[in-house]
Amino acid sequence: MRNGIGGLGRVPQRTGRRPTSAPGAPPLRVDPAGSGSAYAGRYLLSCRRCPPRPAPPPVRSRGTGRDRERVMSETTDYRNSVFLPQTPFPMRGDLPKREPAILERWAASDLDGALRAAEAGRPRFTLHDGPPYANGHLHIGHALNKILKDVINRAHRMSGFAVRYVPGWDCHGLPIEWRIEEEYRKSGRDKDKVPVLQFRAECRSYAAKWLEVQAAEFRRLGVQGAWAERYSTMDFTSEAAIAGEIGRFLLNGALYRGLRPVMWSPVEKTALAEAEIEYHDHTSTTIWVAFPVVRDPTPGHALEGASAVIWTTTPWTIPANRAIAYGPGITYAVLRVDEVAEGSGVHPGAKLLVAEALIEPFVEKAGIVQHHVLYTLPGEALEGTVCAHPLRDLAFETGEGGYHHDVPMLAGEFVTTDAGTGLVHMAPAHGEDDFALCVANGIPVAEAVEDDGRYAAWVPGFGGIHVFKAADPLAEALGRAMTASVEAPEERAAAGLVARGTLVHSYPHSWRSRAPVIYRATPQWFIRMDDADGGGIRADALRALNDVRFIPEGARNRLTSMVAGRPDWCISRQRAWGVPIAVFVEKRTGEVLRDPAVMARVVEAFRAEGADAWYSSPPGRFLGEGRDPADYEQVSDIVDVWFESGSTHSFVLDQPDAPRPELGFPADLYLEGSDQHRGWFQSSLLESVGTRGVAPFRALVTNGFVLDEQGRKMSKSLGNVVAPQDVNDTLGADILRLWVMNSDTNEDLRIGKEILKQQGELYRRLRNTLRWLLGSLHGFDDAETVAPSEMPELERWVLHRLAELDRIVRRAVDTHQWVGVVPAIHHFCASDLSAFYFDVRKDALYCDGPSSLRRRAVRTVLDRLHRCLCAWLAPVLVFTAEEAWTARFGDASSVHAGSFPEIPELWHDPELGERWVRLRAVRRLVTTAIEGARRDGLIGASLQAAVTLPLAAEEAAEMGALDWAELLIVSGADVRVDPDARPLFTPGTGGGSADPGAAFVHRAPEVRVAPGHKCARCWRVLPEVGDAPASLCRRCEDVVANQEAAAGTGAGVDA
RNA sequence: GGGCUAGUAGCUCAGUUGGUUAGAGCACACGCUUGAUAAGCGUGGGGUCGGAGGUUCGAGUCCUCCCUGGCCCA
Repeated sequence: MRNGIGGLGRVPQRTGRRPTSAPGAPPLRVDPAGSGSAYAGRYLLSCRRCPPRPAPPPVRSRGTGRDRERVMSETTDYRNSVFLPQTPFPMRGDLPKREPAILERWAASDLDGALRAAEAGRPRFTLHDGPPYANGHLHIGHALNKILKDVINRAHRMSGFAVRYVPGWDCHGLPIEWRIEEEYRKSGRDKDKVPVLQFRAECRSYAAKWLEVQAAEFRRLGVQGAWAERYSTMDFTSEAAIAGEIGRFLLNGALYRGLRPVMWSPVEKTALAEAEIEYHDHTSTTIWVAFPVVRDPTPGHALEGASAVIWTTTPWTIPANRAIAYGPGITYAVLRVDEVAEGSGVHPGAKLLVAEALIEPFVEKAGIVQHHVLYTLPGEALEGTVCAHPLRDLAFETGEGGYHHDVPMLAGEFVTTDAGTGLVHMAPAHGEDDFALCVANGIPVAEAVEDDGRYAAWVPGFGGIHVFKAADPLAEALGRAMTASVEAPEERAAAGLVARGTLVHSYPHSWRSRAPVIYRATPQWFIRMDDADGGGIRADALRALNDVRFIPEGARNRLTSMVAGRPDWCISRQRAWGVPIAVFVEKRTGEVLRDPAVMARVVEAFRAEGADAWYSSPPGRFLGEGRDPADYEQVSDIVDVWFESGSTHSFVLDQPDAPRPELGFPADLYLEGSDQHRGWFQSSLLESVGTRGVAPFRALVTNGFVLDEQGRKMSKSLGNVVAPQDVNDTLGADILRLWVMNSDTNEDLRIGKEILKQQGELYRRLRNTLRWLLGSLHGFDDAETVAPSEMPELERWVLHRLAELDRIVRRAVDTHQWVGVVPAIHHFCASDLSAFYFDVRKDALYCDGPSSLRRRAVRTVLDRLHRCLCAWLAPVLVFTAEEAWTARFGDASSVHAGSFPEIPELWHDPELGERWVRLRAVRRLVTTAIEGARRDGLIGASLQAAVTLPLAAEEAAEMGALDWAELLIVSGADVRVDPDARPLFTPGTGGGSADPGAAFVHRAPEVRVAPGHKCARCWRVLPEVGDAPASLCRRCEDVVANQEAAAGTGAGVDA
């Protein structure tokens, strides 16, 4: 700062000392002459301390020149008589450093223990944690999910509930097994030679490692929970409970073993659940194959010498073909080939049966240039037709022939004319429709493919060949068959390969190996969805869902339709790392042993030793006395991990077998990503309904998926992955938490650099609001408090806004619907407080005397604001809210140990709220006018202005009596009532069409330079201020005089 | 290919039962302030409401079709 004409003797004081007059100087005093209005300008104010000086020239320029600097240097003497904000709460969060320190403090003070102790006797709220998979670092989706859970948990605790959140992990399963096997491959070990118990032990320690890593990462995010009591599916007690749950299904009859086609991964050599499948584009060889008709039931012999043509994208299923399906409602045609293009697989004269609607695309693919239709016939007419397998009696190099079985044509409702030929080849071992149709018609299911994806040795011509490498040999064989049939047309109609192509289509792959999977019929364990009498798990589950709350409600339809349409639950896996399906099958009868005593022994052993006991103990230990282990097959399959996680309620929540009174069953809430409709939501529902008849949750919250800033999926190859750890280390966990709560978590949400930067800006506003509150509350004492009835209307409006926000927060707690809550709080801070209330009240707060009723009312409101904002933000900004709380109440306190404030009903005043909406709209007119004056160079700071505010009569009646100078932060304001003027708002019309157009032309406010001189302390320009430099207004005169007096008596007022 | 769901300013989100000129915050531009100062205040620009039809006096809102994401299913 330049040392202007004020001279060396007037160096601004920056030491924090109060300015005091020279010893012996008389105190400032207001000349008591005159009476009446303080603003009548009739007071003569004099500052005896300051020698008279020429008045500074009126401020008329844009105000950036030396004049102002000189004025400043002359007036800063009063800076320390002003009550400026004072706080150690820093402007910048420095969160990456500060957050870990706060976590340490919470740990050191055992905050969690204190919270638990305080919850005795409260109603409990149970959010049951869906277990993430203990494999790898957390990704952003985990962070989103856990943060949302944490906010909901903390908000319930602060609403008076006892909240015990027990986090859990999913530890068994293929992905971990896969990682261990990968390590084996790297080190050249043969997995099959490693004893199963050793393998399981390695999986266990791998899962344990990642469980710890993830737990630490969750804690870093500020997620509060009973971490020491976390559950995992591989705990011995969990393994025992899971085996016990299987036992319940065994004993209640829903568990059965059956042969069915299931998704099978030849790479992992296991069946896969739907949830373990993902779809990728895959190029398949497609073939059109002619099956010669050997029995023609049609009265007109329409099919004599004809061949049914099928189309398939899985040529490898041809050896397993046992039937052909037709659509009974589809019209078919027998066409005769007259001319073919070069290279076509068919020959002139061939008679081919295809759906009429598909003739055109078919002849094009088959290279048929000329043809004519001999017959058309409805699908029903095909009933009873029998074909031969196209490879019948074909000689193979290996010598054997085969395929003598008949291939009947069967009616199938699933057949369409979308693609292909309208005839579908049926391999009952390799498709669900195929299986169902063939079994219904008494056709046996042959298992032609081994677990590694190769044909069984008995398959003629193809034994040992991998199905994904079978297209060429098959096409070759079918081509030879076609040639043979052409050469001997009297023996057989066209048989074999008609055409070949490729197709890129979406195809199921294993989610782990990313390798394509196949349908394969193997013996598997299932949980029956429907009883013969129409009841069963499905019906019970659908009924149970009626009583579940869905947030968002749209998820109800999704889960319901999935449950309604799903097949029986295949729970068996041919793997090692999991809980065994610990049952026995009697060899003699093939019947599964249903004996509660055996089950109890299994559960007991697992509880003590873990599920390893199944592998390490002789079967006699479980079978008990009186049974010969040689009579029983001990099942070696393990259970699907979805069954395990679906059982978590049985060993985590309060159950008769394992009472946990702190946690409720059913849980109040399950909260997971939208993919869990087919995963955990569903498996938990079916498991619980199947064993207990009720849903394990009262409400379901779903969150969307996290996409990048362009709305694309995150993937390493795109390089658009945002890791929560990076956000923690660069911006802070509170920023990530703020991102979650500023997003619409019901839908998919986006994250990226720019979005996080924006969250940083939003955070800064919240933080600075708290900082200013803290600074302005410096030295606040409860004795200052003013009752709302004593407060100015502006303060009562703020209290009303608090009451409104309180309702928003409480509704969110009740409904679990948090979208929009934090934006509302932010808007309150930015718009209502910072841009309006704080700005208006700086004058009273900084310049009024400590005993001023107005200033006390302001500070009372600031106190409420601080308490409310800290509490409401605490579930979200767990670190920052704590920092803003302890900055005022000390490190021994914690905002998290408190509750949401009780807002008196009296604060809520909707009428007042609406009135201030109108009032602020009028205020906006004035700020716009002031901005015009500023651009014209008339004024700089708004305090240099005085305004005249023209109001319509009804406006004047409503708001004319307010202190507009104060609200507008100008030095003078008078209201002029224009009887004919239009108001800004037409009350009652609510923006309707009653008064279009002209209603919005409101007379403009007038802005002029405020008359008078600038008060050296509060900077208002008032006629009452003397023209001497550093003159004060009457209010400031008083305040400074009181300060002087207090200083004189030793009871100084600390600014 | 089927089902569900979404698309409003550069970004995050509001937009009642269809109803005057579609809003807010952030970002951006310009200005003010220098007593919230790596802060605060004001003003402003920016939208064919994914596209095309239709119903209606009137459509971001209702209907049909299409496009693009996402999830689920095949």
